[in-house]
Amino acid sequence: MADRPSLGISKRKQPRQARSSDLVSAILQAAAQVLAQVGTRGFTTARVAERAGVSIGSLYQYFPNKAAILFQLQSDEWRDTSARLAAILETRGTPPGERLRAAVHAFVRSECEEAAMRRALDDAAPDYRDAPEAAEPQLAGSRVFRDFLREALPGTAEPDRLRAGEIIAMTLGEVGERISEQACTEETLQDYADALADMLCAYLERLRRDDPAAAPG
Amino acid sequence: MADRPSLGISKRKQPRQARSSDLVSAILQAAAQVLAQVGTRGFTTARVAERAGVSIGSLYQYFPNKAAILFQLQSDEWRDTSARLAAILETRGTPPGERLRAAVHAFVRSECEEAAMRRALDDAAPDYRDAPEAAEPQLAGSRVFRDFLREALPGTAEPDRLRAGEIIAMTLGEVGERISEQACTEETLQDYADALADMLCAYLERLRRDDPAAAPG
Amino acid sequence: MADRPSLGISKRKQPRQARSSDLVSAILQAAAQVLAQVGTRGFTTARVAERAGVSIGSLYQYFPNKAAILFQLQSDEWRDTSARLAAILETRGTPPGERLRAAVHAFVRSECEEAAMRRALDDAAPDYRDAPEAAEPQLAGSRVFRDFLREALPGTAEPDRLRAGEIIAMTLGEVGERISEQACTEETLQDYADALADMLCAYLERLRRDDPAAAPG
Amino acid sequence: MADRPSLGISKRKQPRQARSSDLVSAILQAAAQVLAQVGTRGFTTARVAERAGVSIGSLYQYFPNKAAILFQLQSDEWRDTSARLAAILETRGTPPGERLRAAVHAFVRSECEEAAMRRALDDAAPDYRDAPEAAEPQLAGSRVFRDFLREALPGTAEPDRLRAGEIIAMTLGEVGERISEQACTEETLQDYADALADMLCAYLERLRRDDPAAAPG
DNA sequence: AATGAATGAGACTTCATTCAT
DNA sequence: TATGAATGAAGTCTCATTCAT
Repeated sequence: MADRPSLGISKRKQPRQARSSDLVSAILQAAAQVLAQVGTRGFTTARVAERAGVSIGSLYQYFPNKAAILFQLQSDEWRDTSARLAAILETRGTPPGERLRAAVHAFVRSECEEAAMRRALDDAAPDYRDAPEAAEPQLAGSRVFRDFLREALPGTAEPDRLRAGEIIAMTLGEVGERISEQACTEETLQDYADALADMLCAYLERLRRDDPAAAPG
Repeated sequence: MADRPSLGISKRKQPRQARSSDLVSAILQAAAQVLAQVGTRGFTTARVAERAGVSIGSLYQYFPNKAAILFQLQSDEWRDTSARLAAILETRGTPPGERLRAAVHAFVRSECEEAAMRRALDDAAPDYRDAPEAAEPQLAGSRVFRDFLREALPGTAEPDRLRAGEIIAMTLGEVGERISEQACTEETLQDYADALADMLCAYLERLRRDDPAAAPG
Repeated sequence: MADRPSLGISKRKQPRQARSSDLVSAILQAAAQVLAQVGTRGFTTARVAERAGVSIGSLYQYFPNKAAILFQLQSDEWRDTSARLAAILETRGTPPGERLRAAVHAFVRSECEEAAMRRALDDAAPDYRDAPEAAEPQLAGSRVFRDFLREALPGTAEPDRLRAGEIIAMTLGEVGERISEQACTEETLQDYADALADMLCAYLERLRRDDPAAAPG
Repeated sequence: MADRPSLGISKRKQPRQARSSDLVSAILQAAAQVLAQVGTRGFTTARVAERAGVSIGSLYQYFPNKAAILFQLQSDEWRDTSARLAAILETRGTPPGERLRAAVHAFVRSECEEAAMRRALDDAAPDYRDAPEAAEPQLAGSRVFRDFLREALPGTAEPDRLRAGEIIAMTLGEVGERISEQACTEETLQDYADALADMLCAYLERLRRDDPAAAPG
């Protein structure tokens, strides 16, 4: 990656056949392992290929450059996380505050899985961040909160609601990540997650208090 | 990510504490400029030395390696930020919520200065993060909030108060930084900073409501 | 540089001698296009195969290696050029000098067609030059001038005549090519071609003056 | 040289000190040897550095890329050749035709020295040709002939004279090179050089015959 | 103390060719 | 016969750090 990944991050070949699809996932799995074990600095295409049991040439047949692998990894994380959060936040019937708290716990917990890999992936952000495709999945994450707030704050002006959604999303993402990196024991993790949830819920409640149409609760 | 750069108000250019020599500060200033102009990727010791008008050999006489330069830069940021926030948060006579809001605005605004350098420094975190000295300055950052909350929440149990302080510090640091990177216009910046302050204040209020000894308001 | 591309008039597109299969000519046409568009550096077997709408495997069924494709391309050029020049130089009834001038113009003009491809082919010479078959077509080119001079200089000793023929062939080939690469406007091209013809004709005249059997004119 | 040398061919560091100047010439000598022995295809920066007894890093301290080495080599050749030809062609007192003949012989002879290297250098032209600096030395070559013709053809119109000079320069360069590559024996070389000189002289004579101000002879 | 030339491991990527299907 | 996935040697270039002067 002598130069910045200009815009060549999109996949080189569509893994249509089962065989090559296996190859792609083998590479991605290997990449996650390498990332977790040696960190961003030691994340080299050669290492990934070797770990995947694949030739370096094959790796480049499916990914145009190193950044593309990192981006794909991150992209998959985003997709998974968004889906999980969406499932929780959409649970009608439960009060919004409870859903938000559940989301915080789910997020923090899921971040703990493969923590090393996630941290390394985060460190590698400069490598894939500037790709134009990087914007999309992140937006998807925002959408989850946007929809959640639309339900929880029906009477709030659109711009305010959008902004609040972004603040919540950012806070959950950034602070949740730091918490799960930091926490050593299961108990600590729970306590911090609860504190974070307290903060987000306090914010939500204040917003609902100011919302003329918000259902009580 | 115990050692992630969390707070970052500074005022470069003004004479940092008198250093062992002008050479050191020349190198640090040059480093800040290089970081701002070419980013983490282009941050090379050769470039810094050249910019500082110093030989590469001399650079290595004052800093054991590249990471040390980055760390020093970050360290200074932390120190400055802590000082500014402390000044604001210690202002007795003003209600805690107001002080917190003022701190958010001050932080976000100061992050906007030299945004490019700060972002690059952040990207370089993996390079200096693991230094043993890295823990200390960050703790200093926490201390500011710890002291603030000790005053605002006198009746809250110590562990809970500490945790709340960390959550607030992390949130201000991480989210504040993202906001100042993202915001394009002055107006947007203000709006987002206010939203962030709303969240932190709502949290503080809830904590105070639960605190038997907290003064009303 | 016995085997440098010396002469190169051609008329691609028109059906070259019926080939073993359409595949071969599809590949050659694709190769010419690739060469013209991306140059020697970008001339890869994969690119050629893709352009030809043929699998890389099939390409290797008809050509043993990349050099063979280039060589075939060049070979065809040589063949075509020789044929054109022969047609002009054999025109009995016209004075030799006029024929020579006509040959120069024809050559230069034809080099201008597909100039990009020709130049790239020339750059690729090191890749195919050493093929053993490369000697033959070039000799064919020489033969044209040998025959021409045999008629124009009937009284000159064979070794001298052969040498003169080679000099003329080389000059026409090399200088003619440079001229057609260089010239920007149609007018410039004409002027340079005429200057080249002047030189060749002056040489021919001198040879004829020294030839006891040469017909006057 | 994955990409074309865009324009970064100029030297990286001026070899001011004797020591580094030695290094530069060691690299250039090694480069010439490598070129002669393994040809353009085997000409790699690693090979050159090894041959020069220098680390690859040092090589890149003085040459920004592979093309720059090739270009420097070619540039030096051009300079030497131009100087030699100029010395011969400027010899007032000798008839122009004789000078031209002497120049041809000198050129052909000098091309024979290090013939393998020159050929390889020629093959590598696509690698350095497009550098903007490449134009200058070539023009210098033209200048020699321009000045020569200005003396030999004082009454000829400037544009015609310039064109004639270019034709002669090109012919000498291209055909002279091919001759020296081709010729096996010393005798053959002489004969071909004489034939080439005959052609150039015949051209010159014709031009002088058409020149109203040319001195007879 | 200062200099800056020298080092060399190691990063990313390309592409001609093969061969199992 | 056709395909195209797989291979992996080899190439260019960077940059943190050292050490002789």
